[in-house]
Amino acid sequence: MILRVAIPTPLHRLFDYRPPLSGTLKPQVGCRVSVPFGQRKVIGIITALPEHSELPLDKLKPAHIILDAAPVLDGLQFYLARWAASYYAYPEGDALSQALPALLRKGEPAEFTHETLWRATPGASLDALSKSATRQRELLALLLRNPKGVSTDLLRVESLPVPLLKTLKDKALAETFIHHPTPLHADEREEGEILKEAPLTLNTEQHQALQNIAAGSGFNTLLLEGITGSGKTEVYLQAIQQVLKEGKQALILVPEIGLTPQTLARFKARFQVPVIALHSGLTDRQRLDAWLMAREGSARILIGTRSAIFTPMRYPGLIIVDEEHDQSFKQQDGFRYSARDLAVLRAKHEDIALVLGSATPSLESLHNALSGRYRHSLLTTRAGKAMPPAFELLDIRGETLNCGLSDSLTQRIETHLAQGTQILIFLNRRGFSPSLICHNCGAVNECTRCDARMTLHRSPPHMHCHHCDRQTPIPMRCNQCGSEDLRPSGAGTERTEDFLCHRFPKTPVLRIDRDSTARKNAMSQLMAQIHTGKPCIMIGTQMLAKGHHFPRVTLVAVLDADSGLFSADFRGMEKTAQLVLQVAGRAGRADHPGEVVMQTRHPDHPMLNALIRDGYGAFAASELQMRKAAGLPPFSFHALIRAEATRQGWAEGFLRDIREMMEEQLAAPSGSHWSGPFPSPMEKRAGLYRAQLLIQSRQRSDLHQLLMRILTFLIQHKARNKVRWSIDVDPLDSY
DNA sequence: AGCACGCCGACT
DNA sequence: GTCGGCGTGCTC
Repeated sequence: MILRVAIPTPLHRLFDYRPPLSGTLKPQVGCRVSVPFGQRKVIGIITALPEHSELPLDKLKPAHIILDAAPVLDGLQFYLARWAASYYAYPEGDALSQALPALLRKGEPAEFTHETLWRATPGASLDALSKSATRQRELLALLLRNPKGVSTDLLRVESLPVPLLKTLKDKALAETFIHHPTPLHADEREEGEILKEAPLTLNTEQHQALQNIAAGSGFNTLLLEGITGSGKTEVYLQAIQQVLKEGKQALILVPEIGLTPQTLARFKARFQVPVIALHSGLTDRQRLDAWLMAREGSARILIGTRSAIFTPMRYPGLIIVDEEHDQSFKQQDGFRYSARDLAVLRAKHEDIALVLGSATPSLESLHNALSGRYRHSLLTTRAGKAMPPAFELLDIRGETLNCGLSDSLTQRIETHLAQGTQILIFLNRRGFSPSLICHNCGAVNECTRCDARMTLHRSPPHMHCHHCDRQTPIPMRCNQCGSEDLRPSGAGTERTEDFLCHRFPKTPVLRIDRDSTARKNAMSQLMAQIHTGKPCIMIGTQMLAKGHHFPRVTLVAVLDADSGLFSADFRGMEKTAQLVLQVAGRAGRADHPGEVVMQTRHPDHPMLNALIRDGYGAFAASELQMRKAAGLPPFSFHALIRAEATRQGWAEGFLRDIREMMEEQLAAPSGSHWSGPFPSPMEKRAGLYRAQLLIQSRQRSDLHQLLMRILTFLIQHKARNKVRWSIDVDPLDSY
């Protein structure tokens, strides 16, 4: 028997080993195994147990030891991770290891936290010790005071010597026991009541949507398209309730910034079952415990970001992807998988229902819904008496902006403040000013490592490149001509904040961006201030656009609605539309009607007008038509070969070679073609010169076949040490 | 990616 | 005379 092992390495192949010479565990597919690899010892996953290897037996090393009695990756997990590795053309060993919690990667046993604690033996008493043994008496007293157990850490805190425990043990006064801090009872699922609070009454549309999810009757996908405030979450909750009733588990994927304490609180308030959040703040240990609870079935509701798609479930019942259009579901480096797309595959193979929810669905999902591949439910009415916000395009042609604001917008802010309400201003640009320009020679302060301007920041004062994180002091004179006349040009959130503070000195101005919320608790403090309901002006980046509800906001202003309209990215419009509606959705809940004002130099732009006049559905339909006419996704499939190198031209030359090899050796299937290589939109970034080659196919399978062939060229190419390359299947940006 | 092997510059 | 620079090549 041979062990075919996936090793965590960027190599696109598997490695064969002979079975271990010692150890009692039997090798099984999906188990971890420790193996010698070159000069090191690594942990791999057994992917197959073939009879024979392509290599002669004496070339194979024996494995060190099998680490698991049962597979750590069950059939479905294993299939999902391997499928993803193949689909995204990513090395299988790396992919499988990324599907595991970090501690399992490192070889820790797949077991719950346990720690060895000390306690006094039953019947132990201080009388058993002589009066003169003061330290021993102190220690025993400590043990007697803490019948639930004492850790050696506590001993150090109390400055008692740890070896003294052994002395007491020898006198049969102290003993050790294993403590499991995590509740781990699979039979908890037998408990009676699931609900903690009563569900809300659904309106007709919500009821229809719930019917469409049909949780419990096998695989189907529902695109739940519901405007902000239309009660998508209530539909989720009631669908979850159904699967819980059947004793099953629900997995909810949320965008990276969507996993707020409020979101979690909503699930915990409704259900009386163990709810587990898989967020970035967890320690490796907590993550493993959560993973184990999901696997054994005791965790009933799992809420997590992208990587949670790889969490095992013993009793799978339902998967929900909330804000399915959000880009954070696609990993942007390394293993570039889409958790949303993997969710479809997973639900299909687990034969369970999947819900993709969004107010502004991705055109991919919308296309699938419109073509009948997914079911489609619309929620068009806001709960309660809430009115939809009124949209307005504010023509700023010919106007001089004051730190990003036109005079008419400033007046509008004044009017709303007079009513004692709150105002939200959206500007997707942090810092004080996006460029520092020399008024003598016109030179702009640029990053030395990127083809980009340095952003001027005021608090604290420095220049900052948002692409490579390089930071420098603010220059006193122009590095081109030496002039001291350097002036900021354009406005970021800091500058607009400044202006608003001076213009409205009596109103608190709250800036909400990555810089102002970096400090721990800063975000929750800002949110607390906003939720007092007192008048204020919020100025923020897209951090403001997601997850938070501001019922007292009556005016939402988008300072720059134009930035996405003419970008090279064919998804620019889609992203702009989603962002605008996302921001607009923050306003006008409850009894306050909301107003959304967008500053634009293109008040007649058809897309903006379609969006505000007819809504997202109409916009999306016309955008889909354009994509169809142009043969762009979702009507074709893309893969991008990215390359980067330290010298200009190397990456592009490398890709040109690859393209030539392709043309010599493979005929593109009809309906497939390649374009490029071209320098990437920002050619130099973080000191590397980048280029890309686009491959496009009408059929997913053709694209995949082409990619597999190209992969062999990439691996064999001898410049591979000088040029770093990666493959991005279904890329979302940087065309 | 690691890690070793291998052949040329400034140091105890 | 050696420590160490990173180019090249391999990992069952």
